[in-house]
Amino acid sequence: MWQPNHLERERLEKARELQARGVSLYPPRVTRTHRIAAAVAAFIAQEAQGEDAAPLEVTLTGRIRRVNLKGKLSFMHIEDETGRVQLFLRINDMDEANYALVADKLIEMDDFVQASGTMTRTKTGEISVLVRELVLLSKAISPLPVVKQQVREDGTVVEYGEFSDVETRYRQRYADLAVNHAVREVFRKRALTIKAMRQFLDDEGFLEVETPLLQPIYGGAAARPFITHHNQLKQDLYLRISFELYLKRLLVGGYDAVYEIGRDFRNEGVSIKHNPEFTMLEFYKAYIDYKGVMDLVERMMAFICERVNGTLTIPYGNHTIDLTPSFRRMTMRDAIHEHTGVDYMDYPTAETLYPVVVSTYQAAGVKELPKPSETWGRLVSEHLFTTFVEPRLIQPTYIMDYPRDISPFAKRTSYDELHVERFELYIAGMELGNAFTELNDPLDQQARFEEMSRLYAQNSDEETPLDEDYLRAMRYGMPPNGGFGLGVDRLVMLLTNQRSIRDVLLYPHLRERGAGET
RNA sequence: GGCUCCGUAGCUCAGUGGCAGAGCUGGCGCCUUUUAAGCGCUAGGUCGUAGGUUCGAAUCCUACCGGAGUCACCA
Repeated sequence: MWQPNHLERERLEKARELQARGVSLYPPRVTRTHRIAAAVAAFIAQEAQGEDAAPLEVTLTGRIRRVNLKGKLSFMHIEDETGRVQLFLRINDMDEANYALVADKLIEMDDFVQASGTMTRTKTGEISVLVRELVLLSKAISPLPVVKQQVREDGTVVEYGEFSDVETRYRQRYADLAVNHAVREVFRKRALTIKAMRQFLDDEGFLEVETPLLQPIYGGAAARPFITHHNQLKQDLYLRISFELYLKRLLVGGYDAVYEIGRDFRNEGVSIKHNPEFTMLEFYKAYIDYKGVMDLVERMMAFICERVNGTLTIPYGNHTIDLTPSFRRMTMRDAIHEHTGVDYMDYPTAETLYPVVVSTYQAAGVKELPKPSETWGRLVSEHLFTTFVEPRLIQPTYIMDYPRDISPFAKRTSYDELHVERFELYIAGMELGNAFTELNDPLDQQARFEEMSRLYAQNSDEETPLDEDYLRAMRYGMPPNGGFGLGVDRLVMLLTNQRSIRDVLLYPHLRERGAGET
């Protein structure tokens, strides 16, 4: 239950006073002639015409973000999504009762207003609206966190005071956005990222589709699902952990190239790179293999980055990332050999590889050792690779040819039985994407499901439930194809130079704070 | 889930066993070209919650709540 603090009590009192003066606090109707940036641009254009240009009459709307009362003369800044402009208010130019609302601070910081007047410049040259009438559009009862901004002549904004408590910022994202311009910019770029992704794939001839979030059998990745229940059907359902199996069925149906951008749900730990729900892009294209996917993906990444940032060279933390194609390609075997000196093919079973991994860990001073029960594939990929190679992959790198036992949907390599045609894309030490030459042999796929169920216990993350309908679809004939999955949130992190996934999610998942609060 | 750190005014933070503090915000006053406006005065607190130790706790201890980092798990 809300208990107003002393600032809110002052504002509630002002709200009562406004009503006593016959001012509507939340009027239903608004007029405006321009957005702020457009009004400023129109004024500059008019000035360029010279002295005898007609005065520019405007009605603008926005939130008050700065107030400077000087008695019978006052200044404000109002802000809309496009920018800020100064209001120049003089008792001479306004109805006295109207000016009194400003002078008496009844219309104040954080309120939304509508201002009508003439575009002008003040003595110091600042473009302003010389206000004739100021209308309250929405009274703010709670003041926003105080962040003063100084806009320098070169356009840079210096902030004094900050609203930086991450918990409050995430729980009250609306206040974060209202106050922190840089945060607004992140989510603008997020929208641009997804728009560019869609445009690239559409232009490449892909068909955008939508497949079920509620699935009777989950699959396509190694993760624990969220479980829910349909009451009328008396059926347990899973929130999808990937779209893979539903999208590939569509290639059986005759589409050559499909993609989906949507939400996946994984009931796993929360971290700087993991949220229980996250946005994924998956695409599948017939008649290409994983090398074809690499060509497509690096062009797509470059296209998106150019659209979002206007350049292919972007900062990320202390690094400068260059997304110019083509990306470095190396096999997992070579990558691990380069960084550890171990050629895991000298130890082609879990029993022989395990002691080598342990001694490599100990030599590097790593305390947590892998469990002795790990499979060969996990020792290679989840231990040697993740520990010693992944953090060092700063520039875009495709790591190719993964162990078979952790990749049940990828085609075997032509050169041995232990590897599959799979790559993952690493940038800035982060895994961004995962791709296969997709397995389209229904008999091999069935054998791989069975192999997985032998290797991994039920209810473990690696468990891949056998999906009979998926096998049936594949038996009708699936064209050879290459598929790709991309963590969209991580791509946005990269493109906006954010270290935490929570900073690219408008409402990151946090534990509930108390009854009725989120 | 383990470990480490954090939680004090609306915001950002001091205070580590002895009267609850600062800046910004707010309130009152002055000000007809300011812009982090300025000047003077002033209000504002369940020190995350609950126990405990102590003559005395924001400070020490325990538990719990919430957050951050990290490990495990995973994308």
